[in-house]
Amino acid sequence: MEDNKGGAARAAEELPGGRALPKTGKSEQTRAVILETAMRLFRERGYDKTTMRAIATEAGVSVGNAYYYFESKEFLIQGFYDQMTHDHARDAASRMEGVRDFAERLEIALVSWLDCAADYHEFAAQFFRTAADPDSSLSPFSNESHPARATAVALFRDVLMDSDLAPKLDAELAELLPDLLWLHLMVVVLYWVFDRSPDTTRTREFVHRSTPLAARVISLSRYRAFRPLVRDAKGLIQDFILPTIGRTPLPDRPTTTDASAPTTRRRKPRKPAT
Amino acid sequence: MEDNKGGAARAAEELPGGRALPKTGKSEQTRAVILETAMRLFRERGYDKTTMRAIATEAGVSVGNAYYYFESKEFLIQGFYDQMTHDHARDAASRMEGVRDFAERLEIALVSWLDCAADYHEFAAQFFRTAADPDSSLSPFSNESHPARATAVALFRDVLMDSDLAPKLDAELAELLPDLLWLHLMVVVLYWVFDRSPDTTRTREFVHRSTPLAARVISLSRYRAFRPLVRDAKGLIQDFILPTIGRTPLPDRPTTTDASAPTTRRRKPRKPAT
DNA sequence: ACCGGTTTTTGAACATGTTCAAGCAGAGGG
DNA sequence: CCCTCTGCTTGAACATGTTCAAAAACCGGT
Repeated sequence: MEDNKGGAARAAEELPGGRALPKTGKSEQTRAVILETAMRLFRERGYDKTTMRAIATEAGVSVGNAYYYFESKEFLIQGFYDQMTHDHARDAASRMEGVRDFAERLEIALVSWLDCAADYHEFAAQFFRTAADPDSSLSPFSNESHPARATAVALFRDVLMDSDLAPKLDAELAELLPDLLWLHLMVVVLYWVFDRSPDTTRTREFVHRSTPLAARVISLSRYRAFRPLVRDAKGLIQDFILPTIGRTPLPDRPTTTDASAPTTRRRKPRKPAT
Repeated sequence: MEDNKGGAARAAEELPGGRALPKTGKSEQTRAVILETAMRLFRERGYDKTTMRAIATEAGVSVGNAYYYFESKEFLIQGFYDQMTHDHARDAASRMEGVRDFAERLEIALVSWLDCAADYHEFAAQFFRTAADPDSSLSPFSNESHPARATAVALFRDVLMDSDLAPKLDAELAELLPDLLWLHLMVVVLYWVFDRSPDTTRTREFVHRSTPLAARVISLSRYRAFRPLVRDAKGLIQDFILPTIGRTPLPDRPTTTDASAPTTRRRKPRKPAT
């Protein structure tokens, strides 16, 4: 009986699979009420100031009940993340419609994220903090691939594939790029989290400056002079970045034949006694 | 009397300035005992498993006393960070002696960090998590520049300046690079934190692969074909990365004359009701 | 309508980070 | 020797995330 197949028990572990299950049961409703209440309070008072007791009370349930649906307070963040990713994908797609220029499309996608996240700027810091914990399954880097991450990467595939740049790229690069663009977003998010300028204007400028540069790098990568560099960079990304991100099942032996031993050998240094 | 000028009260806020104040008072000793005990327990049991009560008991003081010296549990991490940075700088410098090749020097510096941090792999995840909080003064990105960060950047300046690459670079680039190399370390740290391979072998391989690439990029940046790209990248870094990192006092108006308005204008999207 | 099982809900109990009013110790002065 | 002041120390009390045994609600079958 430990695998409780039905219902929403251990919901936090089940749901990543599908936020969808409509399930006539009113249980889903309770879950929804708790999540919505939590998100409202997070937005109103911030993460730390919102106690589980307050969430429960406001949602009209007991504190234990909240824990029945969400493994921990952090798992409530998951709900936020999923929803925002979804909203972002929708919004960005609609804004990009008709635009062809790659740099522009990329900027639109990134700015769209900033707009979607604007209300949660303070709260998001907390989210980011959580994401930085490798033990937390919330981490976008964790191998158990988030469906949310897949959604985001898919968006960036569209950014690329419906742009004027797509036909000019070789297939291999086109394969890597969506994940790299997603990484670009992660960098922007990092920047944004630390951005204290009013209305995060600075992050917006950062995006405005960095997207044309990214576009240029990608464009140039086709030229002869850059070949060897691009080849090595690709290798690095394929062997070390994507697997970590959960894209591929982590090859124990990198695809390159010669993974020569590091030049520097282990040697534990010990700090000198004070 | 609120500014208690002397002593170590509010020590956590005083000390970042100077770990030094020897202060005959035995109070310094109490502080040291608490910090050492905490670090030992962190190493032995991990951060979360180590309770403040345990630290206090093992250190032979009361729990309240620990709070007299350290504003919170997180501030104990500061102690760890400072010490490790110092050890790293020392160890890396000694290992690099005589080596001239830039890529090699860089790899040595990074591997040295991995060795210094090895004992704290699990614990460091927690540290990283803390560092990801922009409100925490522990964050290496916070504007109130950590002395520890300065130490680390200085190390990378040495990595560069004593290498065979130094004479070939223009002054402007040489100015930026130490910070960028430090960022490289940050990326490695990020990788390392998430690395679950035994003995973090994977991170070591990652370093081994990424350092020659970094060296190559820097080398190539001198060539004609790359000029415009390098120029823009420099601008981006100077205007947006370094100020955020606390290197320069954050110019409200970027140095470029034309900071044209973002192409995409604010437009708050609202998620469709379920 | 009743029964056995399963899902949902409850609230008290627990663990742990943090605070604070009160106690203690040593230094200086009388 | 006693008084006082100041920096140090204490431990009980508090706030809040989390657990858990038990109660309640629900459901399908008879």
